[in-house]
Amino acid sequence: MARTQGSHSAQTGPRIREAALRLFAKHGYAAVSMRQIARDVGVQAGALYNYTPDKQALLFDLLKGHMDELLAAWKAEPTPATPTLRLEAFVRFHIRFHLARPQAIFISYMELRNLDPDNFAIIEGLRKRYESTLTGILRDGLTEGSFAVPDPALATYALIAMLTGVNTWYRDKGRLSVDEVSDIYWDMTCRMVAR
Amino acid sequence: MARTQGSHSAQTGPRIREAALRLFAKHGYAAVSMRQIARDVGVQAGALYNYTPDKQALLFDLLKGHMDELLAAWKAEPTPATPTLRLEAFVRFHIRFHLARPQAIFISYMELRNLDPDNFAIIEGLRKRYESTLTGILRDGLTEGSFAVPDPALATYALIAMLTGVNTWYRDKGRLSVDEVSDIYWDMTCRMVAR
DNA sequence: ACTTGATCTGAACAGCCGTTCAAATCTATC
DNA sequence: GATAGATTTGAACGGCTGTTCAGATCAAGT
Repeated sequence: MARTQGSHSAQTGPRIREAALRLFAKHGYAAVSMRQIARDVGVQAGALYNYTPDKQALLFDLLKGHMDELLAAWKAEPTPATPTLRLEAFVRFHIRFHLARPQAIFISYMELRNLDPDNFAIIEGLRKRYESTLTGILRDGLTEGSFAVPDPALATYALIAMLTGVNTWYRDKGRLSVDEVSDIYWDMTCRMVAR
Repeated sequence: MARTQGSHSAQTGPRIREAALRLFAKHGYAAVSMRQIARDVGVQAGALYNYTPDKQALLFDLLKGHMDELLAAWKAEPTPATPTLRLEAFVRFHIRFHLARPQAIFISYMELRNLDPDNFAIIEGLRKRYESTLTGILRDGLTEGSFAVPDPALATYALIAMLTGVNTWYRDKGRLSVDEVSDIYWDMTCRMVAR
């Protein structure tokens, strides 16, 4: 037996990434075997190596792709005129973007330690880049006089943790919609940083 | 060869738990083998089974022990008179307790999915019990008129995530002491919930 | 000094791990 | 219809996995 009917790299490649994302998110990188991923795709384990040099690259590509998408999506957002409006845009964007990709976010936070040092440094750099945009907004509002946070760096950590935390409890069929959650979190954010 | 000189269960038992805690925190439950833990303790893998029925129980005991300790420590704290003072006590307690046990906290958040369903339910119940004490404080302050949170349940999630997030960036030799961090986080908390 | 029970070793078990590769079979092009 | 290149299989590699257990050696009680 060998090449199978209807086999195309344009189909198998994405399906492998989807299966890896789903399985890594559910069981964790270390707990998932290449054979499990292959079984999920409906292929033998050896076939995976036409699409990734090794398991590590599979994880890295998922995380790198997610971070690139995050930064690009934020860059594509309009930039409101005032720091307060920019902060509101960030809060709503962060919640919306993260709730739309629960698996990728889960992996991005849980599997960092399974990255090789070089790969870790790259992902960490991208994350810092994203977080620094929030710090910039806070600093702008501080110098402009509309915010009164005691420490912009810590406020960044606090806000990112608070906003990302939504992913741990939000359920699609819950009592609140994404917009309602965003309203409440923007309210809390506003009170936290406002003068 | 067999029993070794100076071998005592009162020593080996704790050393196994310490090694497991350290290694699970560093590499993840699934990525750590029983032989690695044994090597760290200076013993053969078979000896571990005098102290734990299996690897799963080792993880569960660490998480269960941690949650018991957390709940007991909070119970031992004095209960101030007003909701505002109780909230301040909670914020400072949470940061202090968590920063003192980074590895246990790390495991408690990262390895939940590696628990058997039964074990998961137990840990999850204890966590809910802890979080509900915060919700209670928020509700008290709400009915008493000193707080003005839009939603106590969401405020609980937001605050817990924000406070626990300190563990991801805090470094012992950093620019801020635990008390200084607590001051700033209490300030942000206060502004977030105050009327 | 002798016995009893606690403690550990070292080997073994069956099974899974990531990865490689020649051979087989497909699709696409001419 | 022949040919070339893309794609997958299936077997194999050495090594690691959690767990069990008989036998060896220790510490402690008498």
